[in-house]
Amino acid sequence: MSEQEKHKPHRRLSAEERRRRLLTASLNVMKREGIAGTSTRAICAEAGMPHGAFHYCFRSKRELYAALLAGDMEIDLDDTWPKISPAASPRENIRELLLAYWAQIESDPDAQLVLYDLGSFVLRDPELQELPAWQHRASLHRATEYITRLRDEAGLEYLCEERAIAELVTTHLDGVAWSWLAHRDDAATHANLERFAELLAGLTRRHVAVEDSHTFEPAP
Amino acid sequence: MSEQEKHKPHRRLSAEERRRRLLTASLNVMKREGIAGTSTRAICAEAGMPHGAFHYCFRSKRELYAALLAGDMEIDLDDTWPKISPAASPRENIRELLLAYWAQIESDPDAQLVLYDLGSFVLRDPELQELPAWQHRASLHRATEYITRLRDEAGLEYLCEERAIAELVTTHLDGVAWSWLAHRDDAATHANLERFAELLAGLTRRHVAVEDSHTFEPAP
DNA sequence: ACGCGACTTGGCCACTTGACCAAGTCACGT
DNA sequence: ACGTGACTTGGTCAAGTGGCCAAGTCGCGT
Repeated sequence: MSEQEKHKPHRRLSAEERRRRLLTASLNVMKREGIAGTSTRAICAEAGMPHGAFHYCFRSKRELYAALLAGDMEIDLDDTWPKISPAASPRENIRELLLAYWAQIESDPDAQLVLYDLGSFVLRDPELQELPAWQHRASLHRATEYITRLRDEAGLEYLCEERAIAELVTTHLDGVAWSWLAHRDDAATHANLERFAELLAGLTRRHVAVEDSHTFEPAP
Repeated sequence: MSEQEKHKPHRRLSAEERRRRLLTASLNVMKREGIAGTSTRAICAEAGMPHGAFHYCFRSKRELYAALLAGDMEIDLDDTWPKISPAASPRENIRELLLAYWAQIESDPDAQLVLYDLGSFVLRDPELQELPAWQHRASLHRATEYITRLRDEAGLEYLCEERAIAELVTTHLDGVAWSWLAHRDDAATHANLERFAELLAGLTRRHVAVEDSHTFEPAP
């Protein structure tokens, strides 16, 4: 019913649609101004709405924060992960994985900064405290999936649980991102990732490429 | 002259002394309330001063932020690093180093949170942008020194430059700290550090403690 | 047609914030 | 003694803040 008018320029909007627009608007403002400069008025202005519209869609500002971190809007990396996994060396594959991950972060630094900004704010609020944990778990889960996929598609074997590797990767990338935001030294960051990839490669072995064999073969 | 009255309860204070007290007070407020709840009034209240005192000691609030991050007050870890370096295994030594580092962070989580909170705020301010970079360089420098000290005192050899190892350590710990602040999972964090120590150990060799030989000996 | 109820809007409120200032107060050198 | 200048203090200000609301507007089912 309400689907046909989606493209109409300035007609009446459902509360749902307004919520969505306010969420993306708030994200844009936060990327530009930081959480300190993100007022309800600034959000509405960004969304092209009058100020009163805000509290019609959200009970409070905190409810918007909650919706943001709960994943109603994707702050962090997209799911688009095209690259990786011919039958190259295991070290190359790990390296490619890390660089693809990093490209996502580097492509939108402000989004990453919002993550720290909003996160460290929300961690003080007793009711919203656990949202970063959720978001971290989700991100860890995605990483684990990619680690697994990498194992399957690139024919690798890991010397410890995939979840452990995923945790090493996500935490390290978080730290690298934070320090990069501080100094913006592309070369140092790249070198750091390169070394880390080398270290991780030490946890992998190339799986013998014999068709439909389920047996493992110890490292040479 | 003004030294004798340092202990007097409520006498006149030098602008310098007030500055110091306001800095520590602001740090306390920020640990408790976060940067969002840190107003000039809250700072003065914490320091037990009237509100007007603030702008007598600081031209503006940003000047206080600058002073904080410039190191006038030590936010991050202290220099106290007693442990480490008998002639144990290289992996043990690395492990001990990481755990000591982590103990510092874990002992005052709010301070670490302030680092992210204040940092992500200040990174938006064109005039204060570079302060986190300074602070990061300082922290990296200290880490490098410890890595070097560890080499000397524990008789290790590194397979790459010490600065590179220091960067791996600091960035990884930053990431670990951030994720720990989110989920507060001590066990997972400990396991993460343990694994990372193992990886780093792969970059070390035990140096043969005889002066007439320059040969390396592979780690057991 | 037509009225109910979902949407809109601008204005208002109580409150906080950073900043400033004009009076005061007191220590100290001369 | 005494005044000069560094310190103190409370009050005030303009600009913003989140939140609320009453009056309006309009779509849609009946």
